[in-house]
Amino acid sequence: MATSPSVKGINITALRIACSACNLQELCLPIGLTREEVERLDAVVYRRRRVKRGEHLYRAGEGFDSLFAVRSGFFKTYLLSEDGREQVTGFHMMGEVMGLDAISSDRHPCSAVALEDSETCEVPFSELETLSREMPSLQRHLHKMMSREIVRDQGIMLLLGSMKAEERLAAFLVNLSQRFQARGYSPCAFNLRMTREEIGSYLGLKLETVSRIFSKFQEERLIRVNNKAIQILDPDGLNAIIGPCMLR
Amino acid sequence: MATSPSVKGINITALRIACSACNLQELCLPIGLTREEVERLDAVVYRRRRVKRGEHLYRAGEGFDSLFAVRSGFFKTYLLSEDGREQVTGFHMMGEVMGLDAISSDRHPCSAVALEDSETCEVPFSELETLSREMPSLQRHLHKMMSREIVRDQGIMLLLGSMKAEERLAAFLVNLSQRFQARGYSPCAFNLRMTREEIGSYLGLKLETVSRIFSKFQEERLIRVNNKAIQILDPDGLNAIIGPCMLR
DNA sequence: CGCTATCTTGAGTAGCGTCAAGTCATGTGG
DNA sequence: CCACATGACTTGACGCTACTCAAGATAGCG
Repeated sequence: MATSPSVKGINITALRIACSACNLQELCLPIGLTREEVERLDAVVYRRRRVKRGEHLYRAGEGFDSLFAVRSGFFKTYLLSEDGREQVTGFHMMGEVMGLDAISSDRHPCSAVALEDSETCEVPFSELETLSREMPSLQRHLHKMMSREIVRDQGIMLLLGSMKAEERLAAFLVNLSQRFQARGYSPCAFNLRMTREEIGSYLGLKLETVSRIFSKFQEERLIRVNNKAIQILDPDGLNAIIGPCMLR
Repeated sequence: MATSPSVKGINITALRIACSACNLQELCLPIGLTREEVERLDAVVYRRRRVKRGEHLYRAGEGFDSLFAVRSGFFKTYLLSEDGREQVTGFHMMGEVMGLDAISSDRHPCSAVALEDSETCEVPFSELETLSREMPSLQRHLHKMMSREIVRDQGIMLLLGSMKAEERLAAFLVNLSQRFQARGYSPCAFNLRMTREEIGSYLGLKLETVSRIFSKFQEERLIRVNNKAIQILDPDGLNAIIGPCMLR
């Protein structure tokens, strides 16, 4: 394995997607690195991994070696309780990094499953740590990524702990909209990759409640819903709903 | 300031509590470091800061320079929304580190206030980063701390998103009990430092609900409640309540 | 084309929130 | 040291939001 450039006849080098050639540079690990630094990062980004819709990238309990950056596609991460309750802890799109929660115990506490055919870059964590010792800008960026994850989770605590169902769903739609926009897609027309049940799990609601509120938002001309296709008709209206619960 | 060893006649060196002499070594930053490494860490731990009950350690929006380790006392961190809703994001006791969420934006997203007279160690973050570049074990420990914070927050997402009021409160009591035990205190008799309202905010409940469930637990002989004094009479009973919602 | 998963909508309900009244602890100033 | 003010807590009655259960519609997939 160490010396072979190919596995099962596939050229590993070709499967590697160089960070320096990747169109996610502004979103993913290389943010803020010089060109030379990105090239050094290239050397540790392990390989591309394809994950088909419905397949797991990793499962809760498995050992942790690598972070995964989403190159394309869409993932959810979730926790499973003893009695089968599922709590979706996040939806992850291209440029976002998964697996930071596994560092603390060297095991994945949650499972990650692809909601559509997806590709990831595997980043062996110990090599990332080694590299970040030599590259302060990479070290800084890694710390910011982890901290941003903490902030994101605290935002969801705020949402789950103190917002009403309609506020939660409006916040969810606005967040998705912003993330699509940041990736060059339309902020006001997109397809949901997750089911109503998965949205509900993420937001602490039942799927029927999600469905009802989508219908209500549609009646109020805030959005148009057609199954998974969402159009945001009145962004200001949605923002007005979440206005009071925004952070000061 | 740079050269003076004293401020207002107080010897700064004396105010510094050496990590190497601190009785929190097993809980705080120095976990897993060699003796020599702990001594190097000593050199960056800035100074002790006393925070009286009700005083803020930092406020949301303030610039971020340092992490704070709780040496003694008890803190809560909280977010404030536009319309004044408060979401408590955590309770922090000795040995725990606060401020990791501020790294991402160089500002504190939440406020931290002492719930009793407390002391902290201030750790300038940029110096910690520098040191962790030279000490892989410190680097690793910092990463684990941040990751543990992510896991903790995800656990609260599970609690807020999929647990009933009684399960939440049982989980809260068991968690507190374990943390007191880990610090050498009795796991089955302790004083709450926070109000019912703060507990409610943390758990996504109203203070009346918290009060009612405390009373119900008392009727069921699971606990004894006397204002802030809590006795856990039946730990197994409490664990049975949260059993179904534990992670697999 | 039919099967299955997903979604929508309705009716009834339970759990938790709201409002209100009263008790109890804490601390402050006379 | 006591009187009083204030904040914290408890408990009850009632209401509303979101959950449960159920039936039917629709879409996606083999």
